[in-house]
Parts: sequence; structure tokens; C-alpha cells
Amino acid sequence: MDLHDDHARCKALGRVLDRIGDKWTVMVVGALSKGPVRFNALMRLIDGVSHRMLTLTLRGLEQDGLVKRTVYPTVPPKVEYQLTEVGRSLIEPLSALTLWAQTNLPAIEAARITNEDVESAETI
Amino acid sequence: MDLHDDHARCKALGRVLDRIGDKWTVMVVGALSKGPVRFNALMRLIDGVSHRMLTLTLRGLEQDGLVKRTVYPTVPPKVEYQLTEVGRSLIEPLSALTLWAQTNLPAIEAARITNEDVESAETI
DNA sequence: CAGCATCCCGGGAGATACTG
DNA sequence: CAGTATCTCCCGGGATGCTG
Repeated sequence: MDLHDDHARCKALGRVLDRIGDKWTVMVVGALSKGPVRFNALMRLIDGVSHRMLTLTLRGLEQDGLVKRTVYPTVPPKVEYQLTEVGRSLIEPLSALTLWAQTNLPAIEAARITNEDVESAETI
Repeated sequence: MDLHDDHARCKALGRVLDRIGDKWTVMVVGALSKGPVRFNALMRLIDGVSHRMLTLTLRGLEQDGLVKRTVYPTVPPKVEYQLTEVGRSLIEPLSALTLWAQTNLPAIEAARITNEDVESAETI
């Protein structure tokens, strides 16, 4: 397939990356890929996320119909998050990217460091 | 495949999204997927990108070894950009995501609008 | 336990103008 | 044609503290 071929394709991809390209969204999707998870459990699962950002990320995903929020009116309150059908369907393409990431990240980070060195050597 | 399974996978994916999740990178990769393209041609291909941001994006991709920069010492100068082997390998997983985007974007944007409406209705 | 409101900072990104 | 430099604005996102 050819990304350049169809401009509409790039646009669609752009929109999706605007959506999932933020700092936490994919982590949340990953954490929910097993099944429903409660709010605080998510916080523990996703290393480094703040209370606030987890809330915002979940709200966004919920609004876009990728995540379903279920409230159990108990005391204390219990809220579960789970992927919707659409949300689950995202796992597969994301997995392809993850595989690529695992394969190529070492080369990329090596290149980055090498070129940084070249750069600073030039500036001397 | 299961994203949650392996924490390292999520990390790798996170790094990659930090890299390609910005506003212009995927557009550039898409525009270069056909073959070498000159700087100004890229600007015309990628709608809305500024001179500056295109430069920065290309520098980033070059530094990470995803793009190769070739200068022809002519007058006026001619500079071509092309994907490296690693860069080209990114097209495939990106295509999977693009396909997903085309398929699911309508549903997502519909859900977004619906939920916006619900939201504002609740605030009345 | 879950979630919202407020404050605040750094960096992403546009506009513009200058150079080889 | 290709690239750099500066100035500026805006908002993503962290910290913190309050409610039901």
C-alpha cells in the first residue's frame, strides 16, 4: 500500500494520530486490552500517569466511543473501564506498530546518538 | 498479540509514538514513500506545513536514520530526501493503522459529536 | 475510590525576516 | 532553492487541593 497515493488516507491517519498520539492514550488502550480495569488499578498499571491526565485521557477515549465507562453505585464508588468493539479493533494495528518498534527502536536510538555526536563534533 | 502482556512493548511503542506522533512526521514519511523528493516539492505535497517545521521534521527523521539527505552541489542548490531502509519498513505498520483509520474514523467522529451533544444537553 | 478545579511552567509550532 | 534565527503565542500536562 502506498501512503502518498491517496491524500485522504494521510488525512485520516493524521486525525487518528492526533487522537492516539498523545502521551497516555496508547498506554491506556494497552492496559485495557485484557479486560475491564478500575480507575486506580489503571493508575498503578500505567507508570507515571497523573490522576488528572488519566481522567482526561479516559474522558477523551470515552467520548470517541473507544472506551466504555461503567459505574457501580456502591460505597465506595467503583468505576470500571473497558474497550468497546471499536477500541478492541485498534489493538491489532497498534500491535503491528509495536512489533516494528521493538525491531527498529535500537537502530533508531543508536542512530540518534551517533548523529548527536557528529553534530557536536562539528560544532567544536 | 497482547499489548498489556509485556511492559517493555508498551514502552517501545511509547517511544515510537513520541517520535512519529508529532504533527508532521507521518505526513513526511507518506510523501517520501514513492521515492526521493526535493525540499520545496515536499512543502507543496504536505498541505499546511511551514518552512521551519518541515526543516525540523526532516532533521529529526534524518538524525534517527529514517531519512537520508542528499545534497547536489549545483546552483541553485538541490537537496533530495528519501526514506532509508528502516524508514521504508515503517510504511507497512503505518499502513495498517491507516486502514484502521479509514475504517473507524467515521464512527469515532460520529461518537464524538453525539457525546458532545449529550454533554451540552446535560449542562443546560 | 473516583473525579473536578486551579495554578503554573516548558515546549511545540506559527510568522517573519535574513543568508549562502 | 534550501536553510537558519528570533520572537511569540498557546496549550499539554504536572502538582496540588477539594468534593461526593
